[in-house]
Amino acid sequence: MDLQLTKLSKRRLDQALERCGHKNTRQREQVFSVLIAERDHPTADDVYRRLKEKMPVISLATVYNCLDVLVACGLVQQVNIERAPTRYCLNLAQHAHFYCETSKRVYDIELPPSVTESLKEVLPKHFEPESIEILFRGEIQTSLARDNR
Amino acid sequence: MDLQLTKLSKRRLDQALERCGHKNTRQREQVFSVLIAERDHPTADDVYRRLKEKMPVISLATVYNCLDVLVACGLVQQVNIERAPTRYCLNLAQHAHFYCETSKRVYDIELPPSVTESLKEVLPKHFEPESIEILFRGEIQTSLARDNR
DNA sequence: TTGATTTTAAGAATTATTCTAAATTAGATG
DNA sequence: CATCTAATTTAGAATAATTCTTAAAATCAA
Repeated sequence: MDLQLTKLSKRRLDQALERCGHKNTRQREQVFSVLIAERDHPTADDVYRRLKEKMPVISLATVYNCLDVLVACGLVQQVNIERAPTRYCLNLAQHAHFYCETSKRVYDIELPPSVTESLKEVLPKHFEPESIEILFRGEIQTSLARDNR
Repeated sequence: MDLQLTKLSKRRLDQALERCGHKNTRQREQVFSVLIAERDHPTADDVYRRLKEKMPVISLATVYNCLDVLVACGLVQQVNIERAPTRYCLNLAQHAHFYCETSKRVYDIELPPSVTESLKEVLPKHFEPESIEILFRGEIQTSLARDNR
């Protein structure tokens, strides 16, 4: 059985798709649902495998497709870790990522606007950033790190 | 004819390799030379093609190999742009990158230590970063951007 | 010089992602 | 409702980046 979006999520999806001239489809809704269900920065392939269970007839290309559309509509962010498959993140607030080399997990790190601002001020004139990606890479000390993947 | 490293660069290379338990070789020296000769954030394949001219018998795998060793020794940094081949950068000072969506070029952006510091302060306890990658993505307004790729 | 170890070359293999072509679906229009 | 058009999906082929494998070559130490 398909995953169900809340009314609110569904409206957000519909509106965002509409705004970018895309239609809503069962596949897009399901991909979005998977991202909402578990916010652990899954790869396209993770999403595909999770979906397969609910929706045996879906192709990996469609998952890539849907993810690209969701990204284009500003509903989802891509996180790219060096030489590793791209991961997808629902958190659209300005934030950084922390990649734990040990657990291979990605954590969201909140970023105060003041920090983002001071970063932008570092750019020379004429450089007009549309986005900033910040990736910390390292380890988490205790075994009891907050599970805010 | 092989590219020539300055005495200084050669010593830096030898020492760094030594420190990590690697030997110096003609191939490693040549890969390093290519990075020094043109600091434009080349991809592994760029390096390979540039080298081929000087050194017809070298394989792409070796270039990857050498680059990985140089990265491991801390002589070179990797820059990864979403869904694009990894680029290599000689600038080891703490700095950010600006990727121009139009020209597809990567520019180094100096980062005052104060900015880096305030970034690190944003991490929860127990998160121990070993490195920070900052990538701006956007456009450069005038056609006369400083050529500091 | 010999032996052990590291490195390289070449091509095969793998992995992530995109492309292609045909089939399906959704919406709009008569 | 039937039909047309455009968008989307599927499945598998294709591509591109990177890694692996194996044998040969180079290096170093004894």
